[in-house]
Amino acid sequence: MIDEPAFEDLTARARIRDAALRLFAERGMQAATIRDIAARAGVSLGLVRHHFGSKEELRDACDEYALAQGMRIKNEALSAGMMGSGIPKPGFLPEVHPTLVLLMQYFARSISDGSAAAEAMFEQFVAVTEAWVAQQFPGEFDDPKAVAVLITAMQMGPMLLHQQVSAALGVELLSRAGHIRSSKAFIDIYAQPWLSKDSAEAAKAAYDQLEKGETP
Amino acid sequence: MIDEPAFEDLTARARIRDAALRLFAERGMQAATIRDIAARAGVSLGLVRHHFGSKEELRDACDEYALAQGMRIKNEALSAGMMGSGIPKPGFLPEVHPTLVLLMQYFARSISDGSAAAEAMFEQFVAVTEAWVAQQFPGEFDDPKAVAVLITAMQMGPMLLHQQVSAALGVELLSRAGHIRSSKAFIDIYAQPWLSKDSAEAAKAAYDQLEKGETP
DNA sequence: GGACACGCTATACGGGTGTACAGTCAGCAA
DNA sequence: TTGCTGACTGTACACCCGTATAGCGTGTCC
Repeated sequence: MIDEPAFEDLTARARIRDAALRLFAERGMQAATIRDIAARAGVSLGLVRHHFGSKEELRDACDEYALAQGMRIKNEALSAGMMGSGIPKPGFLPEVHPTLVLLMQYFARSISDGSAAAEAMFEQFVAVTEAWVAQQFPGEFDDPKAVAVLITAMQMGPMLLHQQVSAALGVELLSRAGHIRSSKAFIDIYAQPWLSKDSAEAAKAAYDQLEKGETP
Repeated sequence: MIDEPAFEDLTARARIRDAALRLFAERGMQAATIRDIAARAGVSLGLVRHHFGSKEELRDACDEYALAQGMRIKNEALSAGMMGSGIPKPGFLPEVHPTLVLLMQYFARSISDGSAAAEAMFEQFVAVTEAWVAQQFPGEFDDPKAVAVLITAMQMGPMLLHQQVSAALGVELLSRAGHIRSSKAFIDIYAQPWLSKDSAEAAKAAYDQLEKGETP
């Protein structure tokens, strides 16, 4: 986890990287200045350059670290059975809370900037979902790739909108209370078929016709 | 729509506002400079300040305009029956495509910056979804507010991840082909109950127990 | 003990940014 | 004509940013 060992115990290089990750996530790649990063890390301006060369290289280091941390948490979640039934295992999320919030904020920034790291992270998440869909619902869908991509994007929605969702619910989404409340709602959402088989067939037929025809 | 009437026919003030909206969406609030905005609008640097006072006030004007445009499109979608059955009406999205992509990019930027406009837009979307849930599934959920908030966030996921989704699918999401392909997948997703009633009951019971007990 | 490597600091420089302001020009009322 | 208003321009300024570089202190190897 990022915030252990204690901040003061980290090497200066690690402190700079962590401070950069936090400031990039909070303010964006452009607005976060090297001077602020150095100040938060408790080092001089020159040391940042000494260790990372340039702001761009510092950003690359943060990307790499965030990607590795994200994949580590995802794997822990998988081995903890978090996604076995399609819903989080009770109690898992609150444990990783601080790191996860930070990574999601950083990830949301990267998405706005269209970084390669964001795209790589998304594609790896899609691969996991695709394998899960193929195993859980084999032969069920005409276009399993598109289903996996869209499910992944939909699952990320509440995370990316973490701030707005928390405000609308009146409770911090990744706190214990928020986690329980949202998980219960997720169960209801996942258990509910939102479209009847008849409606689905009719809608699909309409799109088939649209696909053959001209631009409306 | 933003790109009609023709760009050249707009007043200088409107041209500046449109150019700012585009550059803010493309590069972010910080990276987009007043000089670039003035250049794209075809006016001098001073005129931007003359009309809007400061960069912050220009940003506020863009927020207000984007919010109004987003609500206008949403209302058109509603009146066009786009959300009547929970799925987009064939042919609607491609029509509003250019404006919608622009607004979504701008909105994604605003979300990263945690602007008041982004929060307002999200809350208004939640209100619409909440009314729809109450009408379509009355008394179905224990926590309809949370269900509405999370559904709204999930529906926004693919839009916010528009760039990554398009890359993963190999087709521009809001093009005609991408719209048809994703809509078909959405139909499958919405028609599929992802959790059996039994599993849902078991999971809910687990969370109820977690709620009563101590921190795990 | 001398030389070297490395972590680290302090200071300076060029460039780009938001802001401020004086001034030009067209349209219009008296 | 005269005077005034408002859209619009060009330039100057103070500031902050990323980058560059010279130098300091400390441990370590031969």
